[in-house]
Amino acid sequence: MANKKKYHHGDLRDALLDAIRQLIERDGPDGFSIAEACRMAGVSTAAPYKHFKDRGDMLKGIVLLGMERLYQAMQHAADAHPAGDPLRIVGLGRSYIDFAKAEPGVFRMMFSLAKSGPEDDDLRAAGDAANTLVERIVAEHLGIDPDGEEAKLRAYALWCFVHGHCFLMLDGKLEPGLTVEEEDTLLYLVGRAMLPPREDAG
Amino acid sequence: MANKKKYHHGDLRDALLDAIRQLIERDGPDGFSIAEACRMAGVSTAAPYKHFKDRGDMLKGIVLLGMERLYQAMQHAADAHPAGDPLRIVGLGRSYIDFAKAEPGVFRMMFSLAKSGPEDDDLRAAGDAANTLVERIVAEHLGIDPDGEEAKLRAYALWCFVHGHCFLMLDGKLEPGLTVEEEDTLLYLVGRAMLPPREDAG
DNA sequence: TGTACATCAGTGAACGCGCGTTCACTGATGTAC
DNA sequence: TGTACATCAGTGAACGCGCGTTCACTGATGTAC
Repeated sequence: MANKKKYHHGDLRDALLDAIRQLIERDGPDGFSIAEACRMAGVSTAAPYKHFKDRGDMLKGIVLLGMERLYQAMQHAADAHPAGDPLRIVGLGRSYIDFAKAEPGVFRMMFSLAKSGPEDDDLRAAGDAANTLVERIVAEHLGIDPDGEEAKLRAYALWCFVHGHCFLMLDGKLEPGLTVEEEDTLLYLVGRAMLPPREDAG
Repeated sequence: MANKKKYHHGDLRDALLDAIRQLIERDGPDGFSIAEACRMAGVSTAAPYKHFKDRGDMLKGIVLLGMERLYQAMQHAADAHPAGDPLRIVGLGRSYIDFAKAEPGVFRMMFSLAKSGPEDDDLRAAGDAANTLVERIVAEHLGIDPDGEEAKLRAYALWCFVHGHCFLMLDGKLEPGLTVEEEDTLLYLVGRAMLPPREDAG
């Protein structure tokens, strides 16, 4: 990484994505411009078009990388505990929430971008991967078929809860907010309620 | 409502808010302009500034009206069943979800606008009203103190769930989506799990 | 090893665009006498 | 009831702005011979 100015940047694509990501976190998913990202990366505003089709293509790149980071975090969290341990579920939620806290701008964009545009396959696939991971862990926890309706339903209910908490948190509802300890209590409580240990609570 | 062109509009403030609302639903919370709303309302682009301080002030108007509609819907839904009926809880969630479906653009804006700006009191108050309503109904259902930690926690958990489902739904996650019947089943199931009838399920 | 050349990642100037907001103004309305 | 006048909701033209994107170009790199 020499500091001297080179004509060829060498890694402009990644540098641009990184600059855009920083701006999204600073100015919000709709408050930034790629022009400013170019300034940050030290290139002309025309340079990005050698690496991306257009602005939407850049945003897609941002979102895909974000989804990948989130997926890795979730997988790591689950792997940190042995199969059958209820902490796998808690860890899954914890990693999701932590990601939302660490990268609120990208997190928002991951979900608001998906709706626009005509059903991009890459984005869809990345989203499905995380979804499938949750279903698998939930099914394993309950000892049921990961492809059955029951697993999908319970996994979705949990996902809704964690996802909702993330957005309410980022949007500043429920002041003054929860501490990490309170969050964990909530996660554990909800997990226990939604995933009864093998038999439905009557 | 004469069709002839009058110099004084008579109800421009409301007409503008209505035009903006329509555009938000058509183009999304960040894809519209007040210039276009002026065209819709048939006035010059300078006219809004006789009724609003600036663009942000107009958006605040949109969000406040939206919050009021949502609050009314929730209250109606709860009132539709006698005190103690579990359907009051389900109705609360149902009305929230229905609002998100009916006005996805405004619904999004209600939550994304809150974070920006320096803690507007009106918005905060409107949000608190809905929150308090949920806490009251949940506490009543459980027969506990509506101001206690327990009520707040359970109400928040339920809110997270419903809120998360709304956003995942609007963002097109979990294709092909749930039918209204499946949603009600989910609501009932989650409600039963999270709000045990008087005694913790062990 | 040296040279000719194709490739391609960069430049920088320019474009058209629509935006939010301001300005001096105009015309309708309501009220005091 | 008629008139003078203050009020104020509208006009329409203009502003500066920053944006995304395109264009012909330039200079560095890698490869064939």
